Amino acid sequence: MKVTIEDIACLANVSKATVSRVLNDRKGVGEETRQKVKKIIDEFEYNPNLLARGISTSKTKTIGIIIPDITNPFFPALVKSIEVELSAQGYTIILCNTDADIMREKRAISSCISKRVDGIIFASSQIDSSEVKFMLKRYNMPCVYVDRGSIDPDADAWVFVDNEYAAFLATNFLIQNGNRRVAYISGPPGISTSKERLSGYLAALRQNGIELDPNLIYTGDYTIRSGERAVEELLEKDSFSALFAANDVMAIGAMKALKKHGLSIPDDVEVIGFDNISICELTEPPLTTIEQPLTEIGRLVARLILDILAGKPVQDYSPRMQSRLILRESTKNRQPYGRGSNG
Amino acid sequence: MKVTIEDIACLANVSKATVSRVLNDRKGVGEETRQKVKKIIDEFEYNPNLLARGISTSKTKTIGIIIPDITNPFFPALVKSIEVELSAQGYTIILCNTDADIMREKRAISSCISKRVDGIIFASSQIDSSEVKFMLKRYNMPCVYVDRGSIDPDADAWVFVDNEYAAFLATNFLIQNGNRRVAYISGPPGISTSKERLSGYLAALRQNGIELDPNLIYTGDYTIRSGERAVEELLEKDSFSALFAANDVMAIGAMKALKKHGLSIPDDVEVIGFDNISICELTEPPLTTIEQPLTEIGRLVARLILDILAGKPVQDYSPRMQSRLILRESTKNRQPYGRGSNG
DNA sequence: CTGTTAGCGCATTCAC
DNA sequence: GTGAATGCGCTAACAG
Repeated sequence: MKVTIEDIACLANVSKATVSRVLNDRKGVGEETRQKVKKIIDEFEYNPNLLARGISTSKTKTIGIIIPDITNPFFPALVKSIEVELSAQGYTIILCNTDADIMREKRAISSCISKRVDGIIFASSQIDSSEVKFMLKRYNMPCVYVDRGSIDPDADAWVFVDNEYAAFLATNFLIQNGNRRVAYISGPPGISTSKERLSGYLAALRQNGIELDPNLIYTGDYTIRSGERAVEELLEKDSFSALFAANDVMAIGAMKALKKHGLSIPDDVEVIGFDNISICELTEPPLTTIEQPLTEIGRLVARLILDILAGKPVQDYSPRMQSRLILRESTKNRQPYGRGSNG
Repeated sequence: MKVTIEDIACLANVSKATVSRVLNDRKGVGEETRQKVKKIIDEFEYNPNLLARGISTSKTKTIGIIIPDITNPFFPALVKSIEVELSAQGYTIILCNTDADIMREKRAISSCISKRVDGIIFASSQIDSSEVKFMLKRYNMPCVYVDRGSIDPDADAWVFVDNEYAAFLATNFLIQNGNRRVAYISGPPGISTSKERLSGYLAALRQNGIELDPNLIYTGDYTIRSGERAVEELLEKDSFSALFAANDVMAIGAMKALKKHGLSIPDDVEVIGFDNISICELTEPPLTTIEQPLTEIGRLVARLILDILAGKPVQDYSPRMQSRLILRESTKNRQPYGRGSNG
């Protein structure tokens, strides 16, 4: 049933070594024999056993992608973009969901290690993941961090978005629009993106001489429900005329709740989200948000890992990707502002 | 750097065979030595090389998932559900996007074969994929088809939704609501789901004694844009008071276009989609749609492949999963109808 | 240009 | 209960 390199060798009247050479497009084979071997390979639809190759070359042509949840609309586009780039180079991906659970993250890593992937792309949910890093180093497994996780100076590479600046941009836009009371729905504490975006929010307040009102901050968990709950709670505590959510999913939940309370968007409350997932165009009203260049990020991440595998030096190239504000109808858009609005 | 079974054996003063036994929880090892070996394994964080194991057991504990596009909101939930079920059993998944391109499908299959996955889960875009089936058989690779593809009596198993009945349900609901002119946005020809859903639409017309008007049918490609274009074209050709789209994404595009033309939903046009992707609750108005039990489907698919791998007989168990109509505000909902409305 | 040989890391006989 | 030997399918180094 399974045909091996030996079978092909026999059928072609050559040695396994020769078959191996044509398989890997190496020189040192006469054109004639090369063709002969190729013909047999095609004829028998021979698929080399990559396990065996892997064990002997220590390369598997597969990359592990470890993310919290493919069901979070943020990730499919990222994964797709990575996969496209990688598969074009003959790589294959192993996908692991961790639900942002550190135990599952560790299991995913060791699973990838056991399968001897060539490298790992990791959207870690932990800010301090020294344990994981130790596992990685132990098997000296290349790893590029994406979207979130800790900024580790001795990590191979990371590609994050300029979360703080982006959050500043959004908040500042709302303030410049005349809103002195801007509510904020944060992501879960302990995730880097949450921290950074909160910093940006605070920076915008500070720069505009607005004092922080803790009643205006709600800590969610990046889900729709938490966006809804946020509005319920915020409305009870205090009034606000604008709302910035740390991701689109929560912003959408918030809009839902606001409408339920008879509040009109953007007239009563202006709303901005974060991510620019595809739904944003389709909500009512369409959601103003921060766009993350997902495709570009994915492509870059893929290239970084490939570069690392190719032995190219990539250290010191761990860019903050530039995000920008996409103006739609959930804000009043009185005044375009900053680099984000035109670019 | 890499620690092997031999290293562990040395350190524990036993043979590789013994280490292998405790690694695989096999009997025939004294409790004392077992503990000793386990300790060393933990201490050195030894990860067995699954390539080597795979080559010697012909089992890799990995499953290939081949789908058109993870970016299509339909698939993440399916993939997640499969992954949860599979990873609980120690399996890992390889994800391949094909863009519904037959060449890429074939490449994905042979990639999976080369990596010696234990089985494949395949959302094929082809109705006749005898070529692919031949590849599968050749390496006698277990494969369960999901969502779409051909109903092949000698396939290992398949799990599809009762597309025809579901489409009938939706169309009939619209007709019972008093709409004699129900437009239909079909999926691309050549995909089984498109064919089956079209059949359901036609069956509903027939049963209600309504003659088919070709002007009311538009063939889209499951994208937002095609939903918008559909409405533009349909409006030019003829009038209609209800619209059924073969997936939610097109339905949402259609709603967008209808609103742009000043038509109110559901007063001027009632709209029903298909899939119940998560956005449906959030559109304006929320979209009435057919729900596919994605989590359940994923779980079932995973179990089927596991059963096949375990040697359990699964033939003749290739169920049509029951879908149901979810009533929201894009339809007038005058009358609940059939099994779908209460389940 | 081509064949022979020796591993890669593990599971699996078969002896002891 | 444990160890030594063999083989899985392939690549790599060395001979010829």
